Amino acid sequence: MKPLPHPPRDQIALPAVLDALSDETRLAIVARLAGEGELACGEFLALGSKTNLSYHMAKLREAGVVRTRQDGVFRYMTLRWEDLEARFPGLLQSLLAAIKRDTASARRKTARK
Amino acid sequence: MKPLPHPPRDQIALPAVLDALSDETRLAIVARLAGEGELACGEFLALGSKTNLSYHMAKLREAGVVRTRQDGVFRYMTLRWEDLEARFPGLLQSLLAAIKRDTASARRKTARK
DNA sequence: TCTATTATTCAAGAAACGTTGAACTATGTA
DNA sequence: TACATAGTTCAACGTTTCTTGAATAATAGA
Repeated sequence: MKPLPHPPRDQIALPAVLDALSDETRLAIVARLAGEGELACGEFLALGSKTNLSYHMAKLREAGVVRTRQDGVFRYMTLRWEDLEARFPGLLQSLLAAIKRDTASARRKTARK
Repeated sequence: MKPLPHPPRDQIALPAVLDALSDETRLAIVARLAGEGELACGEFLALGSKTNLSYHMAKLREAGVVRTRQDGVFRYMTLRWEDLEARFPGLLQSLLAAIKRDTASARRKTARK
């Protein structure tokens, strides 16, 4: 397929990263990637349609949050841990901790209903 | 003037906070508040028109990033450090460090031109 | 009361965002 | 070749965001 542009490490911009992460769907994607490592787009179909996921993946990729690797028909996504850590030390870790807390408390709320 | 609603600590949501911080203007406001403490809206006129700042301040306030206190004709903004720290430990600190780095490297670039 | 200052609200427009279905590309397999 | 699979691209749509100027509110001081 096509090249799939990724920004180099030094061009990863904070507002773009925060914008990419200011969406529930994309936060969920990032959380799963953090927990399970490399995953193909198809693994996320519970979060939206194929088309819609493609859109969100592109946002994450263009912001520099995620790297896409092609293998046959599949496209595997990984978190750009080292690049993000080099650029914004500690940020990803506190973000992931916050996501876990938030989704955990969200689960408690829905369970109570 | 009017009440100026602030979300209580436990209703500060991560996506809303990240969305509030995904804008250059608002990042600049937060960075100055972190460095200088309490500031009135008028202190930020270099970042935009009065009307426009009012909009950005409302975004920050409604996301729970900032608290507004009225004193006479002025409205003083402060970062909600403790609330944000309680909700998302470490997040604000790494964000502020990232902002400083980014604006510093941006200054180096513009200086070089 | 009149006036200046500080900031918000409102209406309007341009731009960006998120979602969709149809069409398309690229790969693997029979 | 032909077919199935995994994702992307495109055009369209409705919604939201950002920005602006005019009008408004609230406070302070003469």
